[in-house]
Amino acid sequence: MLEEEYQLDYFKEQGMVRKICRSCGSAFWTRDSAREICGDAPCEPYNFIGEPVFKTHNLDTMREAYLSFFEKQGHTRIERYPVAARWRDDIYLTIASIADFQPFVTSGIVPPPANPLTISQPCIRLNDLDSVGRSGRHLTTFEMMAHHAFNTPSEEIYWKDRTVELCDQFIASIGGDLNKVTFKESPWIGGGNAGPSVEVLIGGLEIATLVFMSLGRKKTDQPGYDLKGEMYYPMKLRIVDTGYGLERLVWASKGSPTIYDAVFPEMVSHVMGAAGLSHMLDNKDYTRILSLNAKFAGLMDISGTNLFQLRKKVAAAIDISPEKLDRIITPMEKVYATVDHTRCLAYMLGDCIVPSNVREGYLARLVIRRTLRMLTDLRIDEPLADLIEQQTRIIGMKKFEQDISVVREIAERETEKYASTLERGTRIVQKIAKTYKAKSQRVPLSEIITLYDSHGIQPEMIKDIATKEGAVVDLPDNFYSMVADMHSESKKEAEVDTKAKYDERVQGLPPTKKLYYEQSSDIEFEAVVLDFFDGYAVTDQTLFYPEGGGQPADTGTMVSAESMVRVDDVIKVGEVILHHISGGILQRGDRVKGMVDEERRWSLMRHHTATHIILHAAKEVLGAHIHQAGAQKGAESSRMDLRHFKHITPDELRRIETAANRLIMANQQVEISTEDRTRAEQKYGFSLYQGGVPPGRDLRIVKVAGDIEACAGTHCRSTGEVGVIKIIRVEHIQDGIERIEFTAGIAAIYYMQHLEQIVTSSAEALSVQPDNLPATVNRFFSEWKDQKKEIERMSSKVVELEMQSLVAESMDGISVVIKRVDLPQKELAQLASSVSENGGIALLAGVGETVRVVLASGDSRVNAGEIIGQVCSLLGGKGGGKPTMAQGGGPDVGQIDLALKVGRERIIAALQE
RNA sequence: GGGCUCGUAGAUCAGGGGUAGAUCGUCACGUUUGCAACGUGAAGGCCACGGGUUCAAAUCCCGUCGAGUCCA
Repeated sequence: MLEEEYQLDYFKEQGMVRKICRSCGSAFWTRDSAREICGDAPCEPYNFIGEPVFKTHNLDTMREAYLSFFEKQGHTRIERYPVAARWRDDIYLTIASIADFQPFVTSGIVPPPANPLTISQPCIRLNDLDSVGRSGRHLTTFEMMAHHAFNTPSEEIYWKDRTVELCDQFIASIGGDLNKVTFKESPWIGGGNAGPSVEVLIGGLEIATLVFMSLGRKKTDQPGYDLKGEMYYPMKLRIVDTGYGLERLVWASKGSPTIYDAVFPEMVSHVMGAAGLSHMLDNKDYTRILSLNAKFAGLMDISGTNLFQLRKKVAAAIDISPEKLDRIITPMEKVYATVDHTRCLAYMLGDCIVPSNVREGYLARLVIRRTLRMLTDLRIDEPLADLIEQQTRIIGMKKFEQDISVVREIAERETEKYASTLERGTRIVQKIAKTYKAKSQRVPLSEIITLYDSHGIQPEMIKDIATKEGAVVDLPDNFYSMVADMHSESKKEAEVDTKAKYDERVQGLPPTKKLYYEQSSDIEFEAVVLDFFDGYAVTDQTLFYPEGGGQPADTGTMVSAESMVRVDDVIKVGEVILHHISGGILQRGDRVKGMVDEERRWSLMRHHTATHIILHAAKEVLGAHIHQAGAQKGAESSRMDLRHFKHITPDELRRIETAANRLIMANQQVEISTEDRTRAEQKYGFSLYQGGVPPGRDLRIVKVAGDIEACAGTHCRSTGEVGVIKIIRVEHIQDGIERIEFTAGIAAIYYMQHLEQIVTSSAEALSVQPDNLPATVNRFFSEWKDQKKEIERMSSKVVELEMQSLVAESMDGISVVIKRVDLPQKELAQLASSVSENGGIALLAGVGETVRVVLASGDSRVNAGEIIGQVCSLLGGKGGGKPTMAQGGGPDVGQIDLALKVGRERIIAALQE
């Protein structure tokens, strides 16, 4: 990035100078002309530890200081967004304040909720999970405080100078000494955008980043910049994207040894107490160790083997052995990590993430299990649910949507679930360890990878258990990266966006007037064809609903003066609606009469309205946390996926169905209005976005029976028009997601008639009244089982009887039975083996549809497996088995006597060898 | 969204083409004042479901359903 980007008037007015760091060579601005170091790690240590650089604040007071400062400076305060980024499909968790405004606001499609604005956004980043607790500064959850300004060609809010000035003023307002502040030039690239940026440093700590997002990947007529091999071009929209670390500011204001002691002191001392560690912060030696540890950690990246390096350095500085240091500090690190993780979970679960094995649910489970392991290591009995609840109380109950009792239940269920996984894992490992011990081999790496990958057993745990069993396990240092390598082999195919290719064609066309919203019960309209290409007709207005929001497109016909065509698909590209037609063509300028297939449209509207009703009913029955995780409406049936942490029981399902139908019978008006996005979000909350986040300045708000959503679909005018809802089934799609399949209106009637038909025909088949069907079926099944057993008893009787009638001949002192016995294979085998058990030999053949042959040998000279093959080949079949017992058969019934004769000869021959 | 593992008796699991097994639990009888323990015996299996391959499938192949787990 060009140097002149940083030549701000503000810097110059303030008498600041641009210097080059003696240590790292980066450029930075400072008021202190004697300064030679940029102020960033690793060039400068954390010298604020023990020497706070701001007036003391806790999280709440610092946040308020920040937000109210920027409010006074003309910014509008915006409520935080959830930590689960449900409005985005590229990330699961909110990772920065700017993430709230991506992609619609930052791309200029949607205006920001306010401009300029200020916000304190809780963010979760799990990429440095290993460092949390150890480094003294890493957190999974932090609040990114920000002031954002969105500059357009027509409206300039403020840009670099004012941003830096505001930053200075804020730092001064919390007691920071501006002479100690440095601004380090640090060009920023990320997520397809780029721009100049400065890091704001004080006391060795980076407390904020001021990003001036002004470049994008999209080519414009202005000259571009080559940044790390990619071209970036100036954008129309220039965004001030700042990020101030709330926790870091609090840390710097307290100067405590670690960030953890600064931001959640109550929880740290609580967890230390629970772990039986005396509160070490009262002990000066411990504080010194912690401070040193944090200072050194600040200077290095401590992932993997670097941890040992850190220990060595700190140990050398305080003159104890690294091992002793490790014993002192490891429990502390686990306490810190536990406190951090439980806070993270308070946010995750409080913001309605349901733990599961996919998507953000997996991330929640990952954190839960890490925490449970640490609680075990620290020998803390206190339930995870209690710790999360305390964190929730500290943050503030009111900040969360999810009910605390549900959060607790989820935590308890997850704890149990993990316990049973561990139990199962232990058994599997013991088994495998025994196997390899018996073979006196080491447990191979492939087994360990399978155990981890498929059963979720941590390698360290495998080693512990296997060692107890006496088996040898080698664990490579790079175990996890080996597993990762294995996974990276599978690649994703890029999705082809069919709509994208019409983008340009459509740009010259006016937005299509959407009649289906105003006149949702009409089916006929007139329009003028504005364009026709690729089988798609664009008209000035339409009643045809385009595919969207899980609702399929309408179908119907269009009639012009010359032709009549079928409309078989309708899509929306931007604000223009494209009708795909077949059976003819239309021309630009044609006047057409459109007719929507009435029954289909009504069915879709009923199903769509029913989706809202069921969602509301499910909330009533299952709890306020119920969220839609996806939905597909159809003309015959529809389905809706719900986020829920346990199986929906048949009884709950019936209650949902009943509640839904009561809502229909209440026949309330469906209210549809257009409201300002920001106001709607504040009024109704983010539960508006059940089916994703629609773009645009305004939202179309649909209220159905107490359910309020931003929804673009077509709906009935009142709940009564839905007619009836019949739930077909509930399926468990994944951990944490239940799918309800249902049908509405006439389709529901057809479905119930179909069910009735099934019952009637089943009852007829058994000649009973439908009411008696369950009892009769049960009776039949148990009778069938009884008879099966009876047959078994009988056949063993038959075997016994046959045994008595078998005449054994003696060959070479061995009793041999060769006979045709017409019994099924199983009985023949029983019969034969009872002969061979006494050292004899039995060759038995029975005729059913084909010939079945069994040869059992109690004499080592006679190999049953070899002889049976020759016998069976005479019968036109094959056979085989073990030396002691062989079975086979063939289709040539007529050859049975010959086959037995040959068998006899072979047995005699074998005995004489 | 992708990968992997697993579905066998009430529970936990062996068996991995050739007669369905073990341990615990249950029941009965015996020993015992009673319990525990022990002994003897019994009951208990659509080997998840549906196809296919084979003379023969719990076992191999394909699909479905269910459970678990790793990763993005």
